[in-house]
Amino acid sequence: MLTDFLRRSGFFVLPAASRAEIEGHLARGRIDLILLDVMLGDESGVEICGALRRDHDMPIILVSALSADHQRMAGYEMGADDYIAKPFNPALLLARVRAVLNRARRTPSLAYRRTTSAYRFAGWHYDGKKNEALSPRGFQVALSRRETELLKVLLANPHIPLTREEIAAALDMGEEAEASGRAIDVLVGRLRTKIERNPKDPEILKTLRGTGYVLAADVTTDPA
Amino acid sequence: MLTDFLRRSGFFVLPAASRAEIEGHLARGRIDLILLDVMLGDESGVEICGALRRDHDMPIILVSALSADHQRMAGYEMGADDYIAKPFNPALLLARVRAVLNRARRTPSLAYRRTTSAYRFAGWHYDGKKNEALSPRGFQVALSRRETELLKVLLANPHIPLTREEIAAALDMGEEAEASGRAIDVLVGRLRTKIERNPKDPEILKTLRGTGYVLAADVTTDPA
DNA sequence: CCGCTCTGTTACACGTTGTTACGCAAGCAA
DNA sequence: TTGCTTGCGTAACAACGTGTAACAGAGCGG
Repeated sequence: MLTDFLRRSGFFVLPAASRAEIEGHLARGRIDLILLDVMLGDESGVEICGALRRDHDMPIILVSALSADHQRMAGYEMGADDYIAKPFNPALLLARVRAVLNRARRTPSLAYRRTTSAYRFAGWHYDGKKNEALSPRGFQVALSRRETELLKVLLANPHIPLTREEIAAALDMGEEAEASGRAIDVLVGRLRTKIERNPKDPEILKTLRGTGYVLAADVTTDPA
Repeated sequence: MLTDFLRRSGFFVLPAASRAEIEGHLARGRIDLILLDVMLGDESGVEICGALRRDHDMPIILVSALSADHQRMAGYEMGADDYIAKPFNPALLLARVRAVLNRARRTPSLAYRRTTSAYRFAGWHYDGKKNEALSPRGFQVALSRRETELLKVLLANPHIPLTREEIAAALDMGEEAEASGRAIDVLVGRLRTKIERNPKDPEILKTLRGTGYVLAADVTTDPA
């Protein structure tokens, strides 16, 4: 539910039910902020927070139904950046998340979907917002929502091989879709028909057989 | 009193009764963190916070007896790092000061914006009361009751995705209308024909497929 | 009563998105 | 080489979500 709200607000959310999972996500270096429910799982969120803080600089916000001062203080003492008591106003939570992110100001990674900067790649121009891209010759190409999302993920990770699982997670597809489905292959195909000169022999969005896909173009942020 | 407590806790405290004094201290470069009482002095602490944030990266914590969510959010939107409501537990305040200091020691930051009664958005002006809006070029556009209500809900939640359920609840529509009906879609369409340059390709009131709608424009309060 | 506006409902058109199925390409072993 | 397996591309399809025209009823002022 909180997850849904954050997603609707433009964040990538990687759910994790255990400390091991969190460590996994951290190891892949794609986390900007950890929102930790104190009561979730069998290990105390405060404990997890302390353990994470020992090894990581990552911003951590604790969310908890435990709102007594000594409980809050325990959270802060374990290195939390903020401690938000339930029930909370979602908009206020967003404001606090942003405050912490502003303070931490890490280079935006995959975890931040609200891409505001404009990109230039292989002659193409994408303004970072609209569902369209400008071709090298200035033609406007309409992209669907999914295509736009895929493009953003690729642009955020140029030359980095992405597995189907990662793409599926980034596009917020259901787990089951990711498992059986060919949805991503089809989506890639559709994007290729729009941005590749010759979709049969892709130069931008390449296939890594047995692995996934890569954006094989240099990407520059471009204010123009 | 707070000052004494902080001193006893090992902090150097430089009292300041005005914004000018704060600026003075900042100029001397000996400040690590600003603890600002919202109600102190004749200028609003929130305003001071915003002004300071424009020029400085310094951590700012607001302390205030005003604890309503919208008041907190106003603080965060002005760039505060934390907002502590009175009465507070001194030990907890210390914990939060330390949390902010820890975070600030590692990184720098940036600034933000505000909200309330008469609005300006995307060149439009809405006085917050009447059933009409002024277009960017000064044309008066009549809005129906429903359209006005919808606009208000959107203006109160800029950049926040709203589901049809949320909108229906805000407009006080019956449950059944919300369930089956397309009333909101139609209403959105009608508002779009009035405020969008090109209703077929909306730039202000955007659709989030599978989710709902968002006001994709920055909103500012405007006394004029 | 008429005429007007506002509002929710319905129905249809259309674009988008995931699934399935089939064919081809790439890799591998013999 | 041949034959087999696995992975990928994609056409075709069905399900779904959204925009909107048309309609009907409510409310209101004359």
